[in-house]
Amino acid sequence: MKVREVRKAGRAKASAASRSAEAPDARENIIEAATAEIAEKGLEGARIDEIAERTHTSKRMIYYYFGSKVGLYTAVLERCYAGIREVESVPDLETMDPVSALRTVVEVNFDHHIQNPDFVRIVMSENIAKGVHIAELESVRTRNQSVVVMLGALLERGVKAKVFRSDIDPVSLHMSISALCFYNVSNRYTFSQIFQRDMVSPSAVARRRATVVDMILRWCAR
Amino acid sequence: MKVREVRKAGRAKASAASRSAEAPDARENIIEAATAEIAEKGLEGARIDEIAERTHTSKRMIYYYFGSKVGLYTAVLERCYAGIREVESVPDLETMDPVSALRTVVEVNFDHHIQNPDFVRIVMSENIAKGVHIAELESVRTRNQSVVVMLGALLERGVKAKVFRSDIDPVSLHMSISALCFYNVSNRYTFSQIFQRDMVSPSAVARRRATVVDMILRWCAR
Amino acid sequence: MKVREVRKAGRAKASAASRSAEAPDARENIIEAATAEIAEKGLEGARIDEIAERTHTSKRMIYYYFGSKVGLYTAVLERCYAGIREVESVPDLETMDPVSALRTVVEVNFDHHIQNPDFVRIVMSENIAKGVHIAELESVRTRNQSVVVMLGALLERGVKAKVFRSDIDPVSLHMSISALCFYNVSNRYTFSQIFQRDMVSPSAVARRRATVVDMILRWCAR
Amino acid sequence: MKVREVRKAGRAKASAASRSAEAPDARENIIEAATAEIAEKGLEGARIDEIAERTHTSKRMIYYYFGSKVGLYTAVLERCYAGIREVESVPDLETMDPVSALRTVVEVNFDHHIQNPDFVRIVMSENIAKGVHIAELESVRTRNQSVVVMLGALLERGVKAKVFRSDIDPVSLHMSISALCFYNVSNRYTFSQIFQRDMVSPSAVARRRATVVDMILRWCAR
DNA sequence: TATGAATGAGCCTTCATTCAT
DNA sequence: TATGAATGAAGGCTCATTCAT
Repeated sequence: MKVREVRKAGRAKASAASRSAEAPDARENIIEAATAEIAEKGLEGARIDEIAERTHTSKRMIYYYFGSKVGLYTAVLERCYAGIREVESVPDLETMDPVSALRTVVEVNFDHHIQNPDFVRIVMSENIAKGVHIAELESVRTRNQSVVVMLGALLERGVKAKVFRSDIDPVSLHMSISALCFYNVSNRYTFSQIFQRDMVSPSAVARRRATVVDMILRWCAR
Repeated sequence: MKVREVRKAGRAKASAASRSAEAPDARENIIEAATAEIAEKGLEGARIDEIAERTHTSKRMIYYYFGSKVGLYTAVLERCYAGIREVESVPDLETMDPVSALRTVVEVNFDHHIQNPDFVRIVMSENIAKGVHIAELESVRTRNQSVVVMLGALLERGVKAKVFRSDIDPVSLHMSISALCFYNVSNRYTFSQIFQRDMVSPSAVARRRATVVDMILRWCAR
Repeated sequence: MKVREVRKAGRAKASAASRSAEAPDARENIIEAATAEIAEKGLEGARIDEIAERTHTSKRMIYYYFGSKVGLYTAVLERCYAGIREVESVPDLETMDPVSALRTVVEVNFDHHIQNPDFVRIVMSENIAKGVHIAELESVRTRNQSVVVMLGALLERGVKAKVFRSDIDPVSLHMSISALCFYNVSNRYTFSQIFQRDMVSPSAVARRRATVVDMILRWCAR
Repeated sequence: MKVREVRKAGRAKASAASRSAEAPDARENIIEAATAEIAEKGLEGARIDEIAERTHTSKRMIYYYFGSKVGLYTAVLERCYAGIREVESVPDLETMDPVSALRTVVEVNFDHHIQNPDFVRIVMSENIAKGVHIAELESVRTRNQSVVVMLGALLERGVKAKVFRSDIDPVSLHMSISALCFYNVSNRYTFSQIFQRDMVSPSAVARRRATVVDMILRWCAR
C-alpha cells in the first residue's frame, strides 16, 4: 500500500518530463501483461513469472510497484472496470429518441463484451474469488453506478414518451443487459461445446447481438 | 481407468440393496468433496489436500480412483451436468398450455441455478479453463441437447396456438434463459458490490425470478 | 524368507501332479515378468504394478511368493545366474584340442551375452546396488565357480600341449572373456551414441565376436 | 535455460580471479553432489533431497539451475564425459615409440577408471536408461571421438614401424581397452562376490592393470 | 489361493516472495 | 530504479505394501 503512494509520486515526476512519448510506462505495462495472463488462466492459474516474461521489466518490479500478486491483481481489476465507464458515455444519447438510445446502449454494451473478452474473464475470476478484491476498490463502486443514473433517465424519458413501461427498475435493466452480453462471452466454451453452436464468427455474433437488442427492447416496450 | 469400470459394476450391485441410504461409496464421496472445494476456489485454487480432508478417505484414494487432479475434476464436471438433465424433465410439461409450460421451464431453470451455486461455479471454472475438459465428455454433449428438443416442441406448440412468435430458435431461447439465470448467481459478488444490491435474500431472488420469467415470456409472445 | 520355504513345499507338491503340462507356474511366471521389467528399467526403476501387469496373476501373489520387491529381485538374480551354468557345460569340450576348446568357450560366452541382454542388465543393476543381494545367494557362488575349474583344466591341457602360455590365471582369463563380452552389451547405448557405431546388426556382432575370440586366443597363445 | 548461459559468463569472470581456490559456485557444487548421489544409487535410486543435503544450497536451487531431475542428471553426464577428454591428452605421446605410447594410453585409461568409479557408475546408469540422455548431448559426441583419431594415428605409426598389425580398427581397439578397464570397476561387486576375488587392493589392481596392458599389446603386436 | 480396495511415507516439482548488489 | 540469485512452504503425485473378503 505504502509502496503505491510512493510510486504515484514517482510517476507524476516522470510524466512531467515525458508523458506523451513512448509513454505506457513500466507500471502500465505490467498491468497490461498481468491482465492478459490472468484473463487467460484465472487468478490462481496466473503465474508471476509468466507475467514478468510478458513484461518489458523484471519480476522484481512487479513487487516494487504492487507489493504482491493480489496487489497487482487488484490494480488489474480496477483498470478493467475503469474501461467500462468510458464505454457507456455515448455522446448524443440524450438527444436520441428513447428507443434508439436504449438500442444504442445495449449495442455498445454487447460490443464491449465481445471486444474485451479479457474484461469478461477478469470479472469471472473476481467472482470465483467471491468479490473480495473488488470490495476494497471504492473507485469501482462510485464510478460504475453512473450507468444506473443514465439508464434511469433514459427509462424516464421513455415512460414520458409512452414508449416504455413504467415498472422497470434501472438496476434490473442493467443486470439484464449485462447478463445477456456477459454470458455470450463468459460461457462461450461450455455452451458452444454442448450445443455444437458457433458463437464467435462475425455472423453468429451479429445474430446474437440483434437477439439481445430485441429482447431488451421488447421487455421495456410499453 | 480400468478401476472405474469395475467400480461402477460394484456400485450397481450395491445400489440394488441400498441406493437411497446414506452409503455413498468412496468414489461418490470424493466427487462431492471435490465439487465443494472446486466450486469454492476454482480448479486452480482447489487443493487436493483440502479435498482429501473433506473426504472420508485419504488423498491417496483420490489418485486411486481418478488418477489426477484433472481426472477428478472431469468427473466432477460430468456429474455437474448430469444433474441438469433431471431438472428439465418436468412431468406434464406437454399437457400444460405453452405459456405455462415455458413459464415453468424458466422457473425450474432459475431455481436450479439458485439452488446449485456449485454447479454455476464449476461451469465458470470450466470456462476459465476454456472448455478443454468438457470437450472430452461426450456424455455431456449428448445428454444436454435434449433440452433443445424439448424447447423446440414447446415453441412449436405455442406457434400453432398463436401465442408464440414463429421466429425463435430453440437454442437461442435456451441461451437466453441460461444467461439470465446463470449471471444472477455467477456474477453475484461483483454486481452486488458495485450496485450495492442485495441478490441473495429470498425476496430479492423472488423478484429477479419474476423479472426473468417476464422477459422470456414477453420475448416469445406473439 | 519363511514364505519361500513354504512355497517350495507347495511347488513340489504341485509338480508331482502336473509338471509337464502348461507348467510355468505362477511363481516362475512372476520371475519372468520381473526379469523383463527390472532388466528394462533397473531395480529402482522397476514398478511392482508393472510387473503384476506383465503377469498372469495379481500383485498380491507377488507378495505371497516373494514377500517384498527385494525378495522378488533376489529370486530374479538367482535365476539369472543359474542360466549361465548350463551355458558353459558344452559337451565334448574335453575332447577338443585346447585352442578349439577355448575358442568355443569364448564364442559360447559371447553368444550368451548377445542373446541374453536381460541377464547383462540385471547384473548391471546388481552392481549399481553394490552387490548386496548377490551376497546373500550362496547358490550363485558355488555354482559359478565351476567355470574356473573348467578353464583351469583347459589352460593346463594347452600348456601341456605347448599351445598356451603357462602364466595365465583361470580367474583372470574368465574376467577378460567376461569383460569383453559383457561390455559389448552393457555399454551398447553410450558407446554406439558416442562413436556412431552400429553394435547390434548381425554383421557388427559377428565382427566383434571374431575380434574378441582373436584377442583371447592371442593372449593365451604361447 | 537462459539462466545457464548467464551463469557461465559469471563463472568465467570469477575464475579469472580465483579459479583454483575453493570457490565452487552453486551450480558446480550441485553437480558434484548429484554425481556422488547418482553414482551411488543410480539415476532412479538417487533422491533430490539427498542431493540437496550434500549441497551448500537448497533443494529449490537445484530446480532453479537445472529445471528437473533429468536436467540435473544430464549436466552430471556431460561433466562426466568431459573429464575423459583431458585424461587422454597425454603429452609427448607422439614422440614416444608406438608400443610405449599404446602402453601409456592403456595405463592412463585403466587408471582413470580405477580413480573415477563415479564416472563408471554414471555411465552404467546411462546405459540402464538406454542412452536416452546422452543422445541429447552433442558435446559428448564431438568431444570423445578425438580418442579414435589419436588411436588411429598411433596404430598407423606402429604399422609403419612394423610393430603393429595393420588390420586393427581404432574404434575396435578403443572398445577393447574400455571394456577391460570398465568391467574391472563396473562389475566389481558381482565378480568379486562370485569368485571371492579381491579386486580393489592396490596389488590386485596393479596385477590387473598389467594383465590388461599385456592383452592389448599382444593383440596389436605384429 | 486369489483380488480389489486402501494407505503412509516420501518423491519430484512449483510458487510467491525476498535478498544482495 | 533494476536484476540475478535464493528460498520456505506447499502442491500434485507415486510407491511398495497391507487389508478385507
